Amino acid sequence: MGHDDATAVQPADVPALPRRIAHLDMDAFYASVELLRYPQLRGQAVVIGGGSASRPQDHGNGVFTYARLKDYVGRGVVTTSTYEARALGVFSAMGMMKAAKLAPDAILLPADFDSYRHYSALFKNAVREIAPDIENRSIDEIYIDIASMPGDSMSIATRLKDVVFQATGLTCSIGISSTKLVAKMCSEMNKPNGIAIIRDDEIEERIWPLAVSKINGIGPKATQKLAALGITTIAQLAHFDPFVLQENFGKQYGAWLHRSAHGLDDRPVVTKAEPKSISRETTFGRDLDVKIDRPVLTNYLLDLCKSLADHLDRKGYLSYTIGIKLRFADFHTVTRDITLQRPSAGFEDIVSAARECLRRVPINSRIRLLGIKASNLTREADNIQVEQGTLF
DNA sequence: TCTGGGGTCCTAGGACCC
DNA sequence: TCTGGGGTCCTAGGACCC
Repeated sequence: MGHDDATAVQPADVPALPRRIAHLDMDAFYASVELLRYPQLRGQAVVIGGGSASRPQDHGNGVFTYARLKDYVGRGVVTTSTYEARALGVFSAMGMMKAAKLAPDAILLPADFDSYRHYSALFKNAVREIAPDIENRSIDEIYIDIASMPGDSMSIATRLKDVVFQATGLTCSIGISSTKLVAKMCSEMNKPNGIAIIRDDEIEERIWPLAVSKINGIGPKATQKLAALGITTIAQLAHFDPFVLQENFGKQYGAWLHRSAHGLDDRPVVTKAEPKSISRETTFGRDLDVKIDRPVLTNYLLDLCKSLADHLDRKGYLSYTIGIKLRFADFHTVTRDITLQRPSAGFEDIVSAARECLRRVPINSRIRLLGIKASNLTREADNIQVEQGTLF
């Protein structure tokens, strides 16, 4: 934390407010937005994913025919599913072909991100009216600093849920705690449409019995590695020798594991942030061969560069570093990037940087995915100021 | 049943500078 | 000629999240 940080100038004799943080997570967000549009599907197993081929056919008078999961062809994954579909074993990120085996008659709808962004803005603006200190975590999740809000945690959570429902007709789940880490775990506890509040003296009773994978930041790899050490619950992690954790997971991550198990997390709610990178990528319908499919690959690359350039321009960013990503048929993935002398958002600059990068990749097998990324971003306006400044 | 697209953060080695 | 240590930037890869 820098010496010029606002919190550092607070006089020592003024006690800081005790931290109180809410995590708000929309319930099955994309699927729930679709149910607003197709209320007749409520109560059914519905899966969001796939392309526009799965758009319902409109027969007029509110009569639609829907695509079924078993009709899907392609290489997509499930984006979201309703709780009814989850009961059949269909979860986010599952391959659609696998999902179709589990729930062949589930209804399939294409994702409509414009609509989700719209509802995202609606719920965030509604929350902002009563609680302005919001950290945007994703399209359907926010942290809220509620330390200075009046009232007990339960009444705050209820109010938050009410304003979100008033603004959108959608339900959410809320967790409240003194840390982001525990607030996030709380919001999962009584999903959907639930509230959970955990005080610091309840960590052992309510957090320790959970599986380590419930900690945000412990993924499949770490879960497996921990299991090999005989650690499956957060209680076991909390009691484990922190030095042995560091030996196995590295200094930083090992120490973080130990602190997390004890519910320790001093990350602040960050209410404004600039993007670090912007990217575009696409997985082809079939794996492409560099020799045979050269023109097709070139067109894909140009399209990605165009889309990236447009997006940078629209948002007013210039990029110092352009990178490419290739994924081969065996799923092996490589990246290459290059830092430019001057930041740019220009299509031509992006294309030539991508070409430079591409020359450094040995390509011996078919290509499954192509991606392009702009990082090391700077605001266009800031950059103009710098250039004017250098005239003198 | 083979595994999307958009991100963030961390690590680690080498270059380069002091 | 071999010996430093620290700091920062660049690049590549990987874990993780939604």
